[in-house]
Amino acid sequence: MTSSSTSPRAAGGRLEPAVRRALIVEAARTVILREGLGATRLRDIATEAGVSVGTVTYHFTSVAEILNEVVVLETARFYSSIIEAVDAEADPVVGVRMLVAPLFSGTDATEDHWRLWSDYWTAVARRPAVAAEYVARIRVWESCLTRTLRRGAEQGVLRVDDASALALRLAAYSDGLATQLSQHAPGLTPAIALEWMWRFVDLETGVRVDA
Amino acid sequence: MTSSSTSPRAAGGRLEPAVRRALIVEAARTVILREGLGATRLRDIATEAGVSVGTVTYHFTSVAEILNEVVVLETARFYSSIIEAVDAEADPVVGVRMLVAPLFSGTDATEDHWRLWSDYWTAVARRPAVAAEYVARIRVWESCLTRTLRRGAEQGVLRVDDASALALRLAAYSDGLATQLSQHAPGLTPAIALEWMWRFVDLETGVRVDA
Amino acid sequence: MTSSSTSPRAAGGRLEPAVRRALIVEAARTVILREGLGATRLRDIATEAGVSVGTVTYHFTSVAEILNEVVVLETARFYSSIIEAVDAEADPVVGVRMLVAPLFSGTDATEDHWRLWSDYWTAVARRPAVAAEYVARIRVWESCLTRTLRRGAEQGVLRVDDASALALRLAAYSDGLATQLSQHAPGLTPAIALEWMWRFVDLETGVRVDA
Amino acid sequence: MTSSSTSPRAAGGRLEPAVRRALIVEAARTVILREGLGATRLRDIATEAGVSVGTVTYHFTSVAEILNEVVVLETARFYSSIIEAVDAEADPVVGVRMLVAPLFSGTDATEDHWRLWSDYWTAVARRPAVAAEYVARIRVWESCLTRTLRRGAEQGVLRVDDASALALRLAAYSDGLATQLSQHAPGLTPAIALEWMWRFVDLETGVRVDA
DNA sequence: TATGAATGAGAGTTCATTCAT
DNA sequence: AATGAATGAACTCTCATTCAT
Repeated sequence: MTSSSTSPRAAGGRLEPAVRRALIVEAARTVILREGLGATRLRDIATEAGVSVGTVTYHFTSVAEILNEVVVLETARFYSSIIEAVDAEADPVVGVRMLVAPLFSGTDATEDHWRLWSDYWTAVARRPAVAAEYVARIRVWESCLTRTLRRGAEQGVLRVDDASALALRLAAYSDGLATQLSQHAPGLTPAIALEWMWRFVDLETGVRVDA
Repeated sequence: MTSSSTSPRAAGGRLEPAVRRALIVEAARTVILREGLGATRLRDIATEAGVSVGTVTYHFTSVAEILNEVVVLETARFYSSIIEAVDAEADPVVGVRMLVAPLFSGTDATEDHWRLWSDYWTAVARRPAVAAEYVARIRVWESCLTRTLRRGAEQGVLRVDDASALALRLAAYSDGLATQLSQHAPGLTPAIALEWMWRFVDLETGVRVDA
Repeated sequence: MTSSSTSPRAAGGRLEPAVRRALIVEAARTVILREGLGATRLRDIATEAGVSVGTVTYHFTSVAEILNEVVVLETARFYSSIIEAVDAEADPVVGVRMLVAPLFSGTDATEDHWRLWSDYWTAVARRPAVAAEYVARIRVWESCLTRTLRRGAEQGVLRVDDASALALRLAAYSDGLATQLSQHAPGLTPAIALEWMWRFVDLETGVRVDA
Repeated sequence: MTSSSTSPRAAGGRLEPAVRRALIVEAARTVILREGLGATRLRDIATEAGVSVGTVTYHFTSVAEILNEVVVLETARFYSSIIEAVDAEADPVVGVRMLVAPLFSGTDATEDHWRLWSDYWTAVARRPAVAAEYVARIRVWESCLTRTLRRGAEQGVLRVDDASALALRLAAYSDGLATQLSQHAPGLTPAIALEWMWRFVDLETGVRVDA
């Protein structure tokens, strides 16, 4: 189901803290995807990382710290290269296409991403203070979309009234479609979801983006 | 809604099982809204219901059973009267309006509803088997919307190609907007979310529904 | 060495909370005497009480709560009857004798008492706030001695300038002697310690109390 | 006393074992005074000493060994110069004065000393074997007092029946007063405690020592 | 039908100690 | 001599579940 390894790696040796931390965060990601964020145990993370419980607590203050790192890493990994490329892209229409397409690629990586996202948001919904810290980092996709839409409006290639509002609508719609996908809504596939996204953009901006 | 007490009630006496179950489910709902589904403890439910822990486990096999009942009840209560009214409504356009408007009424009841929904779906996302049992009951809103859209298409008042697909899109969009609302996305209010829903329906069906 | 039982008691049945709490506190006292207050573990208390760990935590919020109860109980048990009798005693000289004599009776019960006392004070020395709560209950012996000395001064049978200061000096001296006893200072026995106490009282008040 | 740093020092280099051990013991003393003996962690000692955990365990077999060294050092430092001076003092009355006065000087150094002493004795009270090893070194004050009292008796300037017994009584009394001081007994200050010590010596020996 | 004392597995966290570098 | 990553046993506390009353 997931692209990540599901068996513990033997990692007995002594490593640089930064390296060990990264391995543990990676292991935690695997466990979260397998068990869910709420059912992710310190001991499972340690086993998955191929180290002892003590090693995990040696490198991290608490389990919560690990989980947060997972989400931050996930966000960076999933969006960073996309956003960089989009900001370097001259054509705003192509930029929108580059931002939306990866959300419903149908790959395991995409599915994993949405599952993590969903878990995390529900978890932090109860703790607004914690959430605030990460919203900024996580809203990067939306911000980039806003910039791109605004450029499209300036260049006259996209019919956009309020770029940030439209970006928010698109974020909401993609969130909702991803949720329905994770629920295996009848008749819905990633390809269809993506098609619907294009249709939404089309109706809103008057431009067929997926062409 | 006013029947839902938010303080523990003294309910010492001997009651009909059905009545006692209902009281416990009601108490559980209150606790879930206060603590979150993941932090809802059996003991808290018992205290909230004004009964002993033993009484709760006497009437329910497990905590999971109670939580499921809460969602089923929630769905029934939130949608039943609406759906009944919509199915009795001659005008499909009015029907659509009646279905969509309550989702973003801005009342506490609506907020509570979305919170429960959000919590629940994330929880069951890991247990497709459990989810399946309840999807049917929970998809009632979407089913009613499908019926209404189909009637609208038949009567020629709504431009609808695939009613169930459109209903699913609307469900996804409303889900996504509700999620953004719960995250306090900047610039988003229930009123704006509702306006965006109308815009979506308008763009999709060619009919201004909120007029 | 100690008068208390050193083997766990089988106490499987269901008991009134008050009774169970008392049994657990009693068990905790035994463990403290055996292991020391700083080395008293929840599991040891449970084992000693013949119940499960869960039963202990069901009846007590924390281990600290149990330890505090032990000291409060100890103080009450050790001093209550003495103090009651002293306050009812007409002759202040006899009263002083009744207060001092039990401190160095040489019995296991006395030895246990001083060991608990010593452990507890060192433990709370780091937490003045916690200590304050119990000082009042623990100063009962000193208060009674102050009253008795004052009566002796009023009746002209004891030469006492400042009753509370003298009571404090006697408390300090008895504390110090008890500490030396617990350290098995060479040439010191409970009988000698008691004799020295009488000598101290004699020198301070001009009255031979032990006659 | 000013040589005792209270902040961690950077001591990265390679040192003679004896020097490094001394630095670590010094650091441990600081931690014990700050946290209490029962809450003194190896890691804190290492941090305070400005070295790694491994360095501490390289130089010491166990944490217990460090703690013992702290007490031995403390005793030596606190009493050595005093005892040397007293043994060189011709007048036994002055000698007694020199021995007793520093116990209740009211300085931080004195307070620290009593705190360490109190912590340590409670800790070793459970391990008579461990205690025995150190009793000899720690009884140095008492031994010196015994010698001095005996000299006083021989010279006819002090009325002393059994010098070692009186020394023990004075040790006990000073212990008890120090304990009461650490408990902030109402109406007790170092000055008053010292006055009471003089009074005790006066009553026992018939000589006003503090004049 | 209702109770609540009792249970014990399992959670996160602490920490002295080990040992390869 | 010095390091510090790694260890794992042991700690307290949580909590759904059981069952005699």
